[in-house]
Amino acid sequence: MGDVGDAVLSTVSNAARLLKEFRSREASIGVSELARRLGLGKSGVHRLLTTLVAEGLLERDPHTGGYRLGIVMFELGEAVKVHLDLHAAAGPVLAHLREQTGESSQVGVLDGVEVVYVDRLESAHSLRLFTETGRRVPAHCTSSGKVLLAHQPEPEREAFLTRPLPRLTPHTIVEPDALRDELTTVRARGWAEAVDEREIGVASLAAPIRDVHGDVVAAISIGAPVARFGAVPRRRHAPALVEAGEAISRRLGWNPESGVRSRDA
Amino acid sequence: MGDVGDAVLSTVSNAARLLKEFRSREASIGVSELARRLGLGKSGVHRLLTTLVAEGLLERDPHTGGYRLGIVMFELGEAVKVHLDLHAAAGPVLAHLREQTGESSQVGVLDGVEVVYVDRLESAHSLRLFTETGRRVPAHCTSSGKVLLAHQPEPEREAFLTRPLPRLTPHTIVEPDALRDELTTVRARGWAEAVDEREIGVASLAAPIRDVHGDVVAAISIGAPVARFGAVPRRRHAPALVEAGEAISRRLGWNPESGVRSRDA
DNA sequence: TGTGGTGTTCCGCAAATCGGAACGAGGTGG
DNA sequence: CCACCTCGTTCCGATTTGCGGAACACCACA
Repeated sequence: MGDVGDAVLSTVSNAARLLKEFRSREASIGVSELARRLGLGKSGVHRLLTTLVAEGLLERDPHTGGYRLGIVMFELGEAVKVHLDLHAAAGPVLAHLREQTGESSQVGVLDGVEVVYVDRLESAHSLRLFTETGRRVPAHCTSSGKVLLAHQPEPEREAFLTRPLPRLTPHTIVEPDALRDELTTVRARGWAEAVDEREIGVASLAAPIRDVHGDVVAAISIGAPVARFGAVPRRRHAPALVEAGEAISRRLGWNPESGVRSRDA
Repeated sequence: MGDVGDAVLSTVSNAARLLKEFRSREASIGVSELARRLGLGKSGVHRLLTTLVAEGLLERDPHTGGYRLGIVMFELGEAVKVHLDLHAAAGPVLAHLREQTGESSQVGVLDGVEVVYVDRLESAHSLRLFTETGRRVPAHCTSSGKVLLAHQPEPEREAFLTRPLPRLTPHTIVEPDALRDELTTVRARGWAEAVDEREIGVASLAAPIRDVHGDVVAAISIGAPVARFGAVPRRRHAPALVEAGEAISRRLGWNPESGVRSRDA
């Protein structure tokens, strides 16, 4: 069928796409609905579903008759957590940072062109700013995203810059050259900020987290409404944030002295 | 190959089995190792892996070259959480219960013959008793498991009793008849206990959690070393535990009055 | 340099999957 | 009360798809 490089199992690929439909967090989804969304035949989708149910990745909602994610899926999600080590390493530091700054803090990693928040601590102020853990946001308009992009290997970073950068607010950086400069600044300065770029009224600050090899694998960030987070009070938090990032990095086994930052530009 | 009822996609089934290997929480696994564990050819496993990586369910460890779970997996795990609603409903109640009893408390659901803990709050006493969330234990020798089994539909419960019940300690109940009696008691009394049955020196108490339909979908339990959790002080906690279970049930939309417990024996 | 371990690629045969169509069951509205 | 629509499920034959063995390149260790 394909011209070149079909080293991919189409059935498995379909199964994966099907699973990913459940990120929508709907209570349950039916056969026909899934077939429509995936562009596949009902019979094939039905076969996929029965196999995935048999394996425990999906289960049936006994009352609606629809399908939803199974418990095995939850287990696997938990396994990802510990494999990242981030949770163990970040927890206490997040708590300390919130205490210091009084604002919500979270840890995010890069997946493609988006940031996924894998850990989070709410602010004492109850104003909810971001989504829960597990949700994703575009990388180019968040402080975490800028940190992660800034420390990616050069080829990936340039590849990212060739893609269109969606404009979410009037302040979103959409020019590749402008973003490239911004990332250079971030790299030199050691932290990033984003104000009104993803959503009007929201400001955030982020710093890198390195693994044992010195690679930047995550970012720690704090966010707050611009109302109580103007330029001056915001930047006053930068040193604490950088220190928090380094604290987590040390817990991940990074040694600032011996650590040759293997992939930084 | 099979005699009857192969309504299952073998490739997808293999992919699922492969994914489940990663519950072992190893940092990363290689192609040959996976092929060995699954009893499949290296080439096939390699194809599976590249497909799953392409879909984001797996990713490569850039330093070992091995494979590990990807971020999409984490997202899906998070989606399971909210879909169960349990987390939102159980959180505050767990905290209250720990405050009341001073012991670790957790929420578990049934999957096959095992209990999976989906939420957990550590005791103030730092003695770690159970595994983290996401881990599974046999159902027949834990208080949570007994509660969940006791309220299962009769056919499933009987099917469970026909299977061999592994003996984990000298106190594990392995006789089907004895366990059946125990489950009847649990159902009548409204709570379950397990002492030295899964592991010597560990005692626990559990009560049911019902969803909006009145079905028992989870159990809440507390556990402690038998040293500070003898029969008398332990049972004194039973009413608080049952109350906690009902509190969560109400938060899930269960109404004790109108609630016809649809599937209870 | 040889040996045993990786991960990856190639290829042909045969088994496995696809997709359309048909069926039974529910539910809604005329 | 029947006609209609949508749902989930099953069946079937054609052919696409994946399987398995073997060969390859690479690395580490001896």
